[in-house]
Amino acid sequence: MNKKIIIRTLEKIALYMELQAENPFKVSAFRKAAAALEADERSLSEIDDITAIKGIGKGTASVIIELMEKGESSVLKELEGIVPKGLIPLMKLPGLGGKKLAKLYQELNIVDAETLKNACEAGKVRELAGFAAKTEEKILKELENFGTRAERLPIWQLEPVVLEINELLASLPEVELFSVAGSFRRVAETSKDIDFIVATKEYEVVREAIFKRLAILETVAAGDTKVSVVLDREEPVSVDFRLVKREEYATALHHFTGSKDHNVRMRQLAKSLGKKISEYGVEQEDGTIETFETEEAFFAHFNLPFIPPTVRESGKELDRLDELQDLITLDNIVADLHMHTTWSDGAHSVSEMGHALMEKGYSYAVITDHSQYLKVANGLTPERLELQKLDIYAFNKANPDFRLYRGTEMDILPDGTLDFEDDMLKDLDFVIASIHSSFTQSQDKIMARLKTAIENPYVHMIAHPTGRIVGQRGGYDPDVPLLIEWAAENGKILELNASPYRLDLSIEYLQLAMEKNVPIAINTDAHAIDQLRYMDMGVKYAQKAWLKKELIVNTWSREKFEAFIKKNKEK
DNA sequence: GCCGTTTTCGGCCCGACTGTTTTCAGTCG
Repeated sequence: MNKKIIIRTLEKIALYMELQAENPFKVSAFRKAAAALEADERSLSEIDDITAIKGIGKGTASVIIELMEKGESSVLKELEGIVPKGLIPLMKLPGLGGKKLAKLYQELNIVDAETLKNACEAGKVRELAGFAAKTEEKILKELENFGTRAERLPIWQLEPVVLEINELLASLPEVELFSVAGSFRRVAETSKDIDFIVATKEYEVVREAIFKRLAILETVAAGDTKVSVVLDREEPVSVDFRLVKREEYATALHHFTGSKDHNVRMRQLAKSLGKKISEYGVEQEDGTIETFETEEAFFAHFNLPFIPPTVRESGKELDRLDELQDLITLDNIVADLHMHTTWSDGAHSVSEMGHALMEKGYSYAVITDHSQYLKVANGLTPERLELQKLDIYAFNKANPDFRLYRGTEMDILPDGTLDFEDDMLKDLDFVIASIHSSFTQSQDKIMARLKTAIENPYVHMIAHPTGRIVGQRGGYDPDVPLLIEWAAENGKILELNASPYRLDLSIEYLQLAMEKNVPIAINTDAHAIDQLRYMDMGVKYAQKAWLKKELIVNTWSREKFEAFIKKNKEK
């Protein structure tokens, strides 16, 4: 029996119980048991006493044991017999939870979207206690685009929206402080909505500006302190604004950054000290509310170091405080090793990119335009790559305090060969190999291609190793653990591509790479100057994997980097 | 259903908003 199946079954039981209007604490006990099992790093066979895990007791353990022994759960089976399957997806309709659905089922025999729609249209729903005309209309409206609207949007779709709102809020003199919060601030790959915390004395003015200056599709809520809107974008984007007083800003930001589990853990800690955390501050034992200038001060109040938003996830981060100092931060980054210029499909010249990199405060970088195979990207022939040298040398001559290295992002061709001859590669400072074609090949073929690249003495790094696009495509499905083995054996770098489209390698593989001591380079893959900003996102994503800074190539000094790139050539 | 330096009962994170009510339940984050 697979651990994931057990976790899903426990969650399913909770969901079905919710639809039975079961005691909410009992429901959450099943969810907690599922979460506890997930958080435990051991495999099933390594766990002797399942009830020893905090959050798993007699009841949930018996479900788990039954699943392990018989492969099914009688508890779930019984629930499935009582609760109609069609009710489950209806839980996703805004405004409908377990209790309301249970009532709809019991009183009106509503079992799925179809019967719900009919009941609403017949005016039956408004007759129930606790429901009325408005609820009925709302349900009908929600049913219209039920299933068509994306539930969670990928980070690359949200990032431009966040930038736009940042600009709006920064332009308002009435706004004292503001920040994005929620899962976007934690750099989640996908988010349900975007949260903003805004400190202001002028609620009215800020609210007006939001309504006036953003393209709003729908206003979901417009209370005193909460404004909730859906923006008119290619995909509709939900945005919540929380308007708070300056003194509440730090605790509000913490509260709405989450995660939920992190907040629960923090509240438990507060409670054990006789205090109470809310978005308005920390209530002390004597009932007074203490507020904080910054999130740092808030954590310090509990004797904690600043915990970066990116690692505020399961709550377990509070057990790893001594590792926080090893986490990579943007300050540690001195280089960017993957970018494009007008020589291939980039928007800016070598010199323009170089100056932008210097402005970032970096000390070196590598220009890595595409190779000849990638015709759609105007990939460089050996001849053009030779010519590009002149641009790079000229830049280096003019800017002696900075160093641009000559590189390439060379394609690994569908037939498994490389796009440039070794003689060509030998002449370059830094060679990236990557796959941009024939994604549907068998895993064996893909791995054979990657093996050729990784065993080539002149290749330094494999870029975006899985080829995935966040929330859109899975990539070419390599055997990543094996690739990590090979990288370790051959002393090669694997990339964390920082573009929000990619974030590749993903967290679980980054952790695996770290265990094997494989160096990781966080690169923007910028095709224009403004995309150099992705470094911040890449660094934060690396934090989520708890990557240690020593392993990150672009924290290395120029000397250390040069020693690394020379090593391969001398083989 | 789970848990325990408030330890086998009684609480479980906390508060806003909406729509329903006429003081509150349900939902949501």
